[in-house]
Amino acid sequence: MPATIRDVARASGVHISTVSRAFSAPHLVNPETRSRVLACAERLGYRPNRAARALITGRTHNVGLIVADIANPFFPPLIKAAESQARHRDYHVFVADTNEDPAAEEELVHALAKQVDGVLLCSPRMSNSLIEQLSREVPLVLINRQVAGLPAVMMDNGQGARSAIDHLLALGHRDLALLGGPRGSWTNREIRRSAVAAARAGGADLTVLGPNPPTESGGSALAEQVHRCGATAVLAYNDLMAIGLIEGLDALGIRVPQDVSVVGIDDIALSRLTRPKLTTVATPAAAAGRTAVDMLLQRDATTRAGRGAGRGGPGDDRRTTAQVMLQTELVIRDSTGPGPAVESHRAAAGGPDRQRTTPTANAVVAP
Amino acid sequence: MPATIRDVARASGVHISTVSRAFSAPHLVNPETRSRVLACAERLGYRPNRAARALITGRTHNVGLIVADIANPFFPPLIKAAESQARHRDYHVFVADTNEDPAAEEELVHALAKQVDGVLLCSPRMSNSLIEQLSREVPLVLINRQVAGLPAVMMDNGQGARSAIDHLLALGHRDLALLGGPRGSWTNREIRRSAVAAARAGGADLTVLGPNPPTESGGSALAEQVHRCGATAVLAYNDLMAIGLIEGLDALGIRVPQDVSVVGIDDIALSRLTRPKLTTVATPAAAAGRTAVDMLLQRDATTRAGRGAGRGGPGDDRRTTAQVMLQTELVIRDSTGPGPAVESHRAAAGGPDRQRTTPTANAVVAP
DNA sequence: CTGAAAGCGCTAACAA
DNA sequence: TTGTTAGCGCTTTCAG
Repeated sequence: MPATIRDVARASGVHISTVSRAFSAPHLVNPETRSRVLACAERLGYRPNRAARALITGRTHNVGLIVADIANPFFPPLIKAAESQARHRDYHVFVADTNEDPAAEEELVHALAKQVDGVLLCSPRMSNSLIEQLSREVPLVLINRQVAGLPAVMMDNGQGARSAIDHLLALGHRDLALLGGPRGSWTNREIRRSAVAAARAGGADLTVLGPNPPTESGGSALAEQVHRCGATAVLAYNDLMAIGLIEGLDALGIRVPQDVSVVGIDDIALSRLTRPKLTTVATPAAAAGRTAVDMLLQRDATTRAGRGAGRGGPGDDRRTTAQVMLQTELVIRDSTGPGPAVESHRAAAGGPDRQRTTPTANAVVAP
Repeated sequence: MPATIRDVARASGVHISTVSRAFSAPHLVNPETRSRVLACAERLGYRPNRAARALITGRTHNVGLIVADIANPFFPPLIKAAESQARHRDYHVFVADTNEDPAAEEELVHALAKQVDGVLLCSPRMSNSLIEQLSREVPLVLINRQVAGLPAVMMDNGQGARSAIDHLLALGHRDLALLGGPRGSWTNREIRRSAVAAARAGGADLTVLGPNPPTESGGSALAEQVHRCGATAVLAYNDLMAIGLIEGLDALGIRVPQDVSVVGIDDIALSRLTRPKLTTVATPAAAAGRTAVDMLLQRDATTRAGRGAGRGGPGDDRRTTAQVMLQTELVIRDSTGPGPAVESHRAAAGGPDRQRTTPTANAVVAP
């Protein structure tokens, strides 16, 4: 039986409220009394029960973090950053994994709701309306998802996709493919929209393949299709898929980057370890984790509703609901190379030949 | 303001205790009443506050899981397995990361203690005595660590190291090196002990390098030393170090497996993605996560102390404190090859590249 | 089967 | 500065 506040009170000959104050409002108690209380507490191995404390203060000093898949190397740096940021502020992070299952997201938010002061929802796949509804149950901060009225920190994957496509274009590629990510992913839509726009602006064809599971096997399964569609350069939804694709192409005897160039997104640690080293769009995952925690905790601090506060109707003070956009950056490594040789012709001729209203399907004839 | 049990009671015209029973003891309430209550609850969006419930029942329906480093690919499969196993039993898993800092372990156990029904301590680096002390504060199940009297699930890394060394010996290597892991790691001691014994039994030299950080950079930093010590085959504390070592050797112009053979431990997903594919000792991480949760929950079920129970003195019923040993298995891939003198034997000895033994036969060490 | 009452461990007015 | 008194939201005797 762990010691309770009452045991400490008895042992130090004071009232329990004094013990309580000794811990949570030290300045309100006589230094001598305080040290005596602390000594007794120490001796008895007493530690305040945070759950009981939360019941009355309404503050658990915990935050929840829901991610789709801990095993996806994109998340751990984000998780670690969130944890360390939270710990600096004396908060703990409870990490939960949905296994890429949208239904699990809702369930987890409910389960966490009463045990945390807020939830960081990372790349949620739920509908906007469900997210809004959940946000009335517990403060939410979104990561990589935008919903009107809710705080969010996003990584500029649109910009990332654009620079990746531009890079490929600059290398002379004109037949591009995009490996789409999972259905319901906001990030995926951003990437697709930007990639399509950038390809069109560059006068290139872009075949969109997907949706697909955002995993290595999801990527390798697409090797055939990529080959068949005649693309000489591919942008993948994430590094895992890019790496999988390279594997798959390798199995087909297609070399990267000699035959096909591949670009990923995320810059996970792994992308430096595979051969060829992956060209990819670096995504500020750690910064996102830190920022999200900051936003949640700041919001949390301003949200305190005193005991027995009103019904908290729709007139609520939804103060600074910031939406932060973090920059991404193309990292060029070894998985991208020059496009087919004939391209030099065209490059010399017109440069970025903008505005092809009729995308001439695979007009380029290989030698 | 989320609805409380009182709101539901008022709305459905019953006493709060009836609402309570409708949720936690359905058979004790009239089906009609129950469905009316449930309907009201549904309408009000009421969900029982688990924290408040925990305060009185003493059961939070949460378990904690403390790992050294979420970013180490060894852990995610274990975490996911633990989560899914827990969820089947209506428990949640709170994952925390110590950042390889032993001091953080203690702090986290304390912080979690009151919010969970038990803690899974994964490869803890603390002293035995501290672990024992903490186990009096909250039920503990150890993973990859053995402390007398405490339930534990271990992976037989000793056996794994032995089979790795034997494999190397069989390939004709006589100058071996072991890349040691972090200080304080029980697993590391097991590996070293077995590797040393196996090498000696085979009449080979084994140089132990370490302790080292169990990371990729920890491994690559050792390339020089490995080279200098003249080893032709190396066993690393884990796959990450093995992969790092291969990188480092590559930078030195040393080829794997032609010049040096390398074996890892863990069989993380990454080990199939690097070139050469890593020969490694597969470790049943997922099974360990599942088993640990089972042990904790089973123990938890038997531990219920009724309200106002006695002081729970030293006469406690420490029932089935099992220590389970999970088997490991050598997976031969491409990072190991014949030793210096026996090139010609290869074809003769070769054969298909694997020797997956029987799946996890678990030995139970009695309490 | 349902209600009344007594708390779980703690904090937060309000007095003293 | 300290003690008293109410609870937080819920479960659990014990009556009825």
